[in-house]
Amino acid sequence: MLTIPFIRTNTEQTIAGLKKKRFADAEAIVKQILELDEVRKNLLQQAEQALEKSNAIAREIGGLMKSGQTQEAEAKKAETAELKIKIKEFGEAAKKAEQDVQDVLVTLPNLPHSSVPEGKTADDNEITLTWGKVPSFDFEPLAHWDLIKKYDIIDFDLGNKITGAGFPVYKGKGARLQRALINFFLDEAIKAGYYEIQPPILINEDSGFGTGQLPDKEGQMYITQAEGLYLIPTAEVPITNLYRDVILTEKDLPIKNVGHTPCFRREAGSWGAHVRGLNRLHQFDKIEIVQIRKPEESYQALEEMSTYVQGLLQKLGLHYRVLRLCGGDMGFASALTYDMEAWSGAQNRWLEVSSVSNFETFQANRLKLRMKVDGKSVLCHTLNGSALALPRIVASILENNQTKDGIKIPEVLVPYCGFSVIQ
RNA sequence: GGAGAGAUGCCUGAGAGGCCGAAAGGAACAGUUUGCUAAACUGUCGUACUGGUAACGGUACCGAGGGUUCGAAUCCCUCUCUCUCCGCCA
Repeated sequence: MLTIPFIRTNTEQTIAGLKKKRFADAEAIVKQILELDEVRKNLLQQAEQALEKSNAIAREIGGLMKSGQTQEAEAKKAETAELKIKIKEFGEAAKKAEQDVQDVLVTLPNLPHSSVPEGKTADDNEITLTWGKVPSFDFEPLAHWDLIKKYDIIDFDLGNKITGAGFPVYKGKGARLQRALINFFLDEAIKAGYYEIQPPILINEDSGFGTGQLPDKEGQMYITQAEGLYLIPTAEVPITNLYRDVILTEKDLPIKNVGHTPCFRREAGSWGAHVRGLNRLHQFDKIEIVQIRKPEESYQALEEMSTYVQGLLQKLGLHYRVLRLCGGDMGFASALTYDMEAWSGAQNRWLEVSSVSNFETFQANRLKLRMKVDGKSVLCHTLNGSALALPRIVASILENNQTKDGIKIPEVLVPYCGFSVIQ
């Protein structure tokens, strides 16, 4: 969430940033917020002035009572009647005004970093680098949805029976490959200095707000009926919310956490032919890295995270590319996002397998996550990225590494899998 | 699920209508002293909004939200959470 002081002192920059993010009516909304805030301040001031007077009288009465001047005290009481009405009226109006400001403020996305390219859709994203080669086959390669059937390792029909579409069942070597990837990714992260966290996978409303899923993406999350808890769409939510309402010291930073969780996404209305098989699921596993940084270090941290994620893809031997997302394709809370896409050898297309973002103070402001610098508290910067999301990695491995009679497991995974080929 | 107890600052813990943003101790930080370590002494030691160039003020916050009162950490109501005992249970 943007702060009012920032918007006030950087009004033009705010409007320009919102436009880059393709936010409609930027000028009007910004103007509206600033006006609402003036109203709020004015009402608050009036309420507080009345309160001040009332408190002073109350103190006087206290003094009179103590010295036994009961009659004088009684007389004073009458003076507060009018003030009480004022306090109530202005207080309520100020509260409402604050809510009005807040209601508009939460709808504003984060402003994009200056390096974010202009653009509207995924077509306008900037390809910053491509690694590896497109795999070639001397036979007609099968798409992963055919391979998983051929080798009986992932079963959509079974998942459909016990839950519904988009909830696959991993079986045998399919299940073991999943487990191998999870362990491999976690071990790599720990080697890189990340601290492992196993968070709850249901979260409350405050947590959803803290990282920016609520109220924006209400419809994307599953919610439990009895308790109103949300199933996490990503481990980013619980792991970042660990630091909600926290004031860190400089010594605590940087914080580098990693966690593996299942992720749940309703993906309402986004079903279609291009999302077959593992390309888009309602439940999937992901290893997420989360960092909390001093503001001046966050962009360096973002590059480190990007490099780290690329290292994983290189170790798995996957042909991939890195995109710098354009303003129109970026997420609500992000200031700069790199997407990593792995090549899918049979679908002949790129699959997004990681998204690494710097949120600057956007989440920290919602979370009230601050650090003490020279006695003053300043908002931290938060970052996160997938390292990595499993299903599309599995899809790429299956498709890219297929031979006529089996699938070769990347070497780094063999010790984790306990087998080197799926036949 | 049933019965009881409780929720105060970084921690422990006092406070039981006005003098309480809140005692005291500990931790932490800074300084003094000191062969080193330690100890001792002194000081600092919440957050947010708001007025002001600043100095310095104002307001709110003692789990959350309401209420009573001139005045609430303190009284009343609702909710949440924690602990103890019983029940159930991976």
